[in-house]
Amino acid sequence: MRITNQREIILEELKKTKSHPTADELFELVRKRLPRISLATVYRNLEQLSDAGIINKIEYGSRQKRFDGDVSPHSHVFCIRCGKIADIKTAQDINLKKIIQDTKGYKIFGERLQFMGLCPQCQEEEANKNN
Amino acid sequence: MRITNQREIILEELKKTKSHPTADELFELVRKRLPRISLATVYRNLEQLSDAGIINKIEYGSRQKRFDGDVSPHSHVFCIRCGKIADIKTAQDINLKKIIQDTKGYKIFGERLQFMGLCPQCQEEEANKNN
DNA sequence: ATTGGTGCAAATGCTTTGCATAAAG
DNA sequence: CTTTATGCAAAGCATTTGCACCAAT
Repeated sequence: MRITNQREIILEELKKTKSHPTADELFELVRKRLPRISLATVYRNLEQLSDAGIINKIEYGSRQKRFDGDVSPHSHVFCIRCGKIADIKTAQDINLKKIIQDTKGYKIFGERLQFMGLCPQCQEEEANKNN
Repeated sequence: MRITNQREIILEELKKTKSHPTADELFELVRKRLPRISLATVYRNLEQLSDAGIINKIEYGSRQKRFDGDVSPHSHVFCIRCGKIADIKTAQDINLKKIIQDTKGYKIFGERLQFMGLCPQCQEEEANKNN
């Protein structure tokens, strides 16, 4: 994998934010520094970087994928109202693979724990709505 | 929600299978019984039925969504090679919400635990490949 | 009779690809 | 100098939508 200017800046901008951006949100950030970059380049790099384990691809119920520059083990909450994602710290001493009773013959490599909820802003807006 | 012929048969076929079909796979199944049904009807019904909690929408790293007629609490394994999904039984006595250390102000409603692995067939094919 | 559902085709929106050119090693 | 990456535009593909017609209550 070559170190290109585009790749470095995409990675830098993703590592810098905690917002779990979509490809096009990241494109807009990167574009401020590299005005001639194309969205396809952002897509291609996000794909390669996540294949290489340098970043993480987050997928859940929305149409768009989101990306996370933080590859340390952690979980996510998804706001069921606005789609925003936050990091969730969980007790580290739990081994989720151990709670499996029957793997159905699958060889398990990894797990993913996702929570669904309402973010603070949406809680407020929901409360206001019911007045 | 009206009880139409299409809706009944879509639900029946989904409850009948354990294959976690995509919308178009289910469309093919239903089409055998209702040759004039349209794919849009299948999509609309899957959406409504899962909104109503009668079925479950499964989303993970693939482009297509999958659907599950089994709404009892259980987790899934995804084959990272062929995309097949299987049900996973986990120890029932675990409360995943309890392992959260910081919710970042989110009000948590639910959780989802997904495992990634290799299905039996793909394990075999991978073994053969490395000979 | 009214409302919600259906089929069809067209539209949408995110993502991927082909291709000629440019940059990296 | 060989290979990999880029930019652009076009294509792809799952899903959604507008609309006229139909069926359920």
